[in-house]
Amino acid sequence: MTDSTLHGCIPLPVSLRPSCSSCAVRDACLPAAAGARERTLLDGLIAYRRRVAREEVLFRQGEAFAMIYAVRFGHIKSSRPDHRGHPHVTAFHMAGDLIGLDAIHSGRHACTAVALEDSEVCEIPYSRLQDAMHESLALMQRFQHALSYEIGREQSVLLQTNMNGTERLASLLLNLSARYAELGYSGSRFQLRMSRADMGDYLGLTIETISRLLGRFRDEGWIKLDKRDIELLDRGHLQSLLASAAGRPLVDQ
Amino acid sequence: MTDSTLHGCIPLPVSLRPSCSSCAVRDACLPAAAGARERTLLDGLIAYRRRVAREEVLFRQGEAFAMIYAVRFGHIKSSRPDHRGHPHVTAFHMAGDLIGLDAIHSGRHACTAVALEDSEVCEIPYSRLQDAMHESLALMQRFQHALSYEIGREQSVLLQTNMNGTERLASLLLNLSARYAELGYSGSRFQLRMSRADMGDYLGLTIETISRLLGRFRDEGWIKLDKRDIELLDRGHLQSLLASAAGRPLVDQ
DNA sequence: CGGGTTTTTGAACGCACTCAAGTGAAGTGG
DNA sequence: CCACTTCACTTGAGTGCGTTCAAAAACCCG
Repeated sequence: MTDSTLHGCIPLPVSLRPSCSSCAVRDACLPAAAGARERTLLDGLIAYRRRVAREEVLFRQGEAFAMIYAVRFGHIKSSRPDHRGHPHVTAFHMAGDLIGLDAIHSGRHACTAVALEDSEVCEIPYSRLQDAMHESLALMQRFQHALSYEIGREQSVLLQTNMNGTERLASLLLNLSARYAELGYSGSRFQLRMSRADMGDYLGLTIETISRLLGRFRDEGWIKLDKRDIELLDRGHLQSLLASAAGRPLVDQ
Repeated sequence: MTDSTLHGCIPLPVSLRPSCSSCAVRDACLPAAAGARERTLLDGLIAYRRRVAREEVLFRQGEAFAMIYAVRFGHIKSSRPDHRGHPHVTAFHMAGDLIGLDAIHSGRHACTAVALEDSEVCEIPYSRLQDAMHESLALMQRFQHALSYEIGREQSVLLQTNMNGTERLASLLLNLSARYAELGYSGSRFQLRMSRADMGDYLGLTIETISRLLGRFRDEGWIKLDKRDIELLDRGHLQSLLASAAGRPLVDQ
């Protein structure tokens, strides 16, 4: 290992610098729907990609914020301790996801980000991103959309407060499924990259409950399960667990 | 009532147009810490203030997004239906708060906003705000901070997933208290502007549980309670309900 | 293999829910 | 002014889901 990769950073000669334009996940990432000008601006921003080994910490809660990270491949979880010091997983990130948006406000990371498997992220210096957004209104819009999207995503997660365990787990599985499908992978067969404990810390359930629920889902024939390999056999039924009365307009709220 | 106020909008002659510079809550709102130039930009943005009567809908889920709203006075709740069609309150907004940030991404409101009491908001046209942010890097930063802050706020609410009812209620009371204090009001004596049902829909508890918990808080001497008037008698104890092990660094997460 | 971790399974408990009834204050109409 | 309605809240009793505590099983990696 050379000095330059000591911290997982991969500096490259200019000709080989990371390029959004040629990135495999560009359509699911910040450059999505961007014009040529915005691509060029972004290409100029990203000097480094960083490898994060399984279990390795990308950044820690409380550290100074300087970079937005964009996942190139792999999976990363964000978590922050709850009132008892027990970790609460706030998100599972995959290819194209932006990490660190919650840190802009305070200048310090509110979460700790850990790789669930060997992964790679792009480092986007926020100060330089700001300059680029000042140049390009379109890029500013794109980024603010991403921020707003994250607000909406967390609101959806908040809705789980009123769900029971069965519904929460179905919600997680369908969410993962939809995101894999969007990335072009199979939405019906995939690997759970996180442990049962991580799922529990995300859903607000204990590891035992997760295990029991997965077992029940298997027994009922809704999923096929082999360790962390999962296949959604009856997506319709999983959706019906969540669908009850949602979607139809409310008389009052 | 004239035509121009039919929908609660108050158009004003230019000389009397709403002005952030002279607004009572400017330091808790978008113009906070802004320079003279940003104030001027903002002043040019806001053409209307809007009165929202108690129970009146400011905007409804699904409606096209055009405005960010800033609360001038009063209280507004945001809610969206959960998977069973039951409303889930995502936020209680008060003076200085920005409403509608979750709608930027999709161009449609994800929540329905209803006034809890007679209130007034500023209408900030998002398209014109974008122009202004293009002009002023400082304003762009300020707005993105607000977006990021909202992400962080929702993450904190997410932590309630692991709390029991007692802790959730203590958390809400202390949160309201802190926000009132920040606005210069009393943090120890205030009115609950929302019904028990709203509190329950926010905390993910039933109305009966809220009632029982408030009763217990009163019996234990932690609060004084008379209908919706509340006084925090033992803030220390309320905080200790949440403090258990939080704050100290984690060995692992 | 062997040691540690992750996952599964079992049994009993407790918190918040549901269902049900009752209280109290505010508003309405004769 | 008082009977009546309505709405918000309170209180009580019983139930169920997810928890805790405990232990076994399966898996992983040296």
